[in-house]
Amino acid sequence: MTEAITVVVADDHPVFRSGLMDVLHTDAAFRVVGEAGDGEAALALVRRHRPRIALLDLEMPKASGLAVAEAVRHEDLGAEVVILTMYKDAGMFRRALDVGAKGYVLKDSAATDIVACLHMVANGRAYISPALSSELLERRASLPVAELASLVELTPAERRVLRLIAQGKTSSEIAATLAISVKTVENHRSHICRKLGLRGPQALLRFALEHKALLE
Amino acid sequence: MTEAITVVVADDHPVFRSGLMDVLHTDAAFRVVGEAGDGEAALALVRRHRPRIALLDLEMPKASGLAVAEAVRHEDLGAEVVILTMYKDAGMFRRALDVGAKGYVLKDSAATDIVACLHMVANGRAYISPALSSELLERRASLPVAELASLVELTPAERRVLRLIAQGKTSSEIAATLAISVKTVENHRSHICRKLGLRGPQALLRFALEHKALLE
DNA sequence: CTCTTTTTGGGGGGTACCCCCCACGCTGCG
DNA sequence: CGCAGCGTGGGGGGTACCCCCCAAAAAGAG
Repeated sequence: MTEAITVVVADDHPVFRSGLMDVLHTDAAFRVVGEAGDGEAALALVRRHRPRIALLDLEMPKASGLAVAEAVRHEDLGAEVVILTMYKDAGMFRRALDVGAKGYVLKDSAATDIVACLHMVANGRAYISPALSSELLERRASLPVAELASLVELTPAERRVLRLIAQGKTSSEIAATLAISVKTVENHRSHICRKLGLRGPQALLRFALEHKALLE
Repeated sequence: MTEAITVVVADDHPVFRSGLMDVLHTDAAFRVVGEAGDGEAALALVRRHRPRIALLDLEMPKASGLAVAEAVRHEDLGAEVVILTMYKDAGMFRRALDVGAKGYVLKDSAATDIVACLHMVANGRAYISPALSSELLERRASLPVAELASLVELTPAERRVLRLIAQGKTSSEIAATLAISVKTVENHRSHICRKLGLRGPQALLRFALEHKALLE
């Protein structure tokens, strides 16, 4: 073993916290350098001890795990954040990602999962409870139903053009690729904009890039 | 229980396959409607039985799990694909996502994990072995080191402008937001393009959208 | 205090995109 | 057959963006 992975643990439920400590003590790679029962105390411990990992309950008195995570990131404290929670709520999960959490583990996970998570995060990787992985997947391809409905209204030629737009091609490049006139391509663009309700410059390109995955 | 979740199982290793069958038989929700030892046989079974789920080994004779997944998708057979593999190879994983696999499970997962995966996929959600979740995360924020290096060379004002571009604002909107001249914004755009080595129309917008996550 | 970088502002030209109009040929449908 | 929808063309105008040039005030680095 090279060096102990220092951890600060924060959870407002003492029983759960001691269970967490037990789990961490079964693996000699970890060294718990601080224990807290609320968010503010947790942040103070991270500031003082600069651990490699902050293992934070999502719901805590005084400051939530997310708030602590945000402070850790903002103050550049160098700790990777792992959020521990009871809820597989998609919104919370997204917010955790947005504040830079590298791990998001459900409390009903097996002890070995938590250990695995901490090891992965310590190695600079991420770990997400699999129950939430579909959230991640949906980020890359989903779009509101309304938009999807209007997407199917596009004619084949229009969809062809849209796909090339998503590939970053200009109108003249598209014209060359499809062996048609630039003017025709521009007409298709206009029609697509109208059908999709897009207005303003670059709106089409933005739409195409955001929904690239749906255009095969 | 409403209705059995029909499954086709394919794995070229008979011992592993029978272990898989055992696992599925412990849960009454599943009904295995076909068993195959290679990719072509698996695809034939899917065509004939139209199962809810196709549980496919990644590496099989005649046709890989990915090839079968592609066919299932292309022929619109309606089955959700779960890929089973020994390797946590990032490239394979990405390709699995690209062909529309909804589950990607490591073979060393616990039996309960596999069952959980199938249940989630049957419910229209996705399930990814947590060891690979970091792959997903990195998709949304990572970028080549070269680009990251040049990103830090941007001045504060330039970064400010770039962030607003990523939000889809036009130059004049940015000018209004920052209370500066449109011409100044355009100058910043030019400088950003130069520093990032971007050429051609809309190149900046494309870059900004793709790396939105890095701009805070 | 110089010298550099940054930020601010502008001129002018070229291209691409958005938006409106129009037309012709083709296909399919009632 | 007429008529709608689609694909293909074009005209013209307005705006936005990209790219080159320049300049001056402000801020930092030496």
